[in-house]
Amino acid sequence: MTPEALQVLLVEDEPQMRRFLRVALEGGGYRYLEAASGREGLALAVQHRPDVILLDLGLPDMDGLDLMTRLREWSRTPVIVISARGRETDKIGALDVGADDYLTKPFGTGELLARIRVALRHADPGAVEDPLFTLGRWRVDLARRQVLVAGQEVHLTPLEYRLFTTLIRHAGRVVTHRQLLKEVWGGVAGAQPLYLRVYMAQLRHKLEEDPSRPRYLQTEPGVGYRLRTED
Amino acid sequence: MTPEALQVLLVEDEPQMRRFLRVALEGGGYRYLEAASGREGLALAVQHRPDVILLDLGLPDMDGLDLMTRLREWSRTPVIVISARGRETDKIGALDVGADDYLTKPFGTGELLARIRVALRHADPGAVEDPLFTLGRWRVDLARRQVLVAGQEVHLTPLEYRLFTTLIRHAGRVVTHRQLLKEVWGGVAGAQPLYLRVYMAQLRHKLEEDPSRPRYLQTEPGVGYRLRTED
DNA sequence: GAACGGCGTTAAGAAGGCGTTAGGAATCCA
DNA sequence: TGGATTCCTAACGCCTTCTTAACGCCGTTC
Repeated sequence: MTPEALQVLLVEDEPQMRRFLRVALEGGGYRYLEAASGREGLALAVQHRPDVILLDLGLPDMDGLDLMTRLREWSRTPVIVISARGRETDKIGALDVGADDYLTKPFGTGELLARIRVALRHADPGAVEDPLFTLGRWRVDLARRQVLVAGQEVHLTPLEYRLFTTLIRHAGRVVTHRQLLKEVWGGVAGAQPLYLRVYMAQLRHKLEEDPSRPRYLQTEPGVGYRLRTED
Repeated sequence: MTPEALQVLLVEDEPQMRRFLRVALEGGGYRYLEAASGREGLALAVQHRPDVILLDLGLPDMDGLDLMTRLREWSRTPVIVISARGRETDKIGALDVGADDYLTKPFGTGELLARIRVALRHADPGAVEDPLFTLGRWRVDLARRQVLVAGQEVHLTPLEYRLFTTLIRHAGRVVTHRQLLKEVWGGVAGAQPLYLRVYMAQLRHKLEEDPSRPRYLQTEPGVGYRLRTED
């Protein structure tokens, strides 16, 4: 196996399925990497940056869709879902949170390999996988969930981090109160604009040089907030 | 249906299937284009440059794989194959000559639409630039909710912004007092023409070079206001 | 030439949105 | 089970924004 061989990460808890796929993938000329749980899968994705990810939705420790969402926060690596669930809503849900294909068990190895080739074809050739967002003295490593301000690591709570990355994802444009509440608090009933005020204040204190005169985390009165990018 | 709606080309010889898919696609908000033969399909693809192509492999006049090959000589438009043939070799063949996905009949419309969304997502990873409205030294990015005058960002309050964008939307044409009040103040009782005078003055101060002699934000006495476009 | 109506301008009060702080509840981890 | 972290909630004061009124300018009309 040459070191240039493309690498496939398989996230699957059933040992039998892992064995089967390992043979198929190595037979197809790919380097092979496996994880038996969602947590391990995410870690390996961060560590090895595989070229394709095969993901079983029925994992023991976390929901497959959550894993997709977490992954898509920083990576556009093609994901092919392989699942025993053939219900249409499962497929739609997975595809809409960022999966690139959905294969229902059982399937043939030939088709799997062909769909992997399609996924590789789609992978943005020019785009160097760069999960780094930088702005002023800030450096955010989306893959490691690490935020540095002037080289110093700053700890953000889960909600602070989600609010921050939501603004990053829409950098430069206004994000409305409604949209922020939906994306950060997940459409939970009772999410109030008051939350945003509190958490924006906390973010400013942790990230801005002069929290009372924010340079990047800007308020758009009556509308929402915006992460200002300099141009 | 807005003229910006994405367009789907369906190449399918069975009338019954065409009817079914037409309903599904138009229900999904796409513009719809159909061809009953491979020859016609290629011609329409050249002519209309659809955003996605749905291709049935079982065509009367030419083999679906040949069509794929011919198409890929000049176009990378995403192609989703829909076929009654579920044999693995068919799938592999289609995917390897350039198809982006392969759906076996019968399938649900929800899944089809989800796979179309995936195909569209793949189509342009190169970020699309925001549509800009420019006029003189003004540059308005509606998506970012940002207004630049001579390169300098200018802050507008919610009402100012709504008034301004309403005029932009009808650029060049007169917008009556009544219409402006309705679109900006939302039909709230008590909205007076006085409001317009106040807010037009504020807009002129923020945007015009000589607010007392406005170049673009013009008054149409007794009727309304107009955003003058030059030419 | 004086009265009138439409418009622009300015300013001030009112209303609502926003930032800030802190304390208690809930959750997580050891 | 205990401690620490994180989240929710309320209270308060400030600041932006909206509304409203007053006044001056200009052109038209009688």
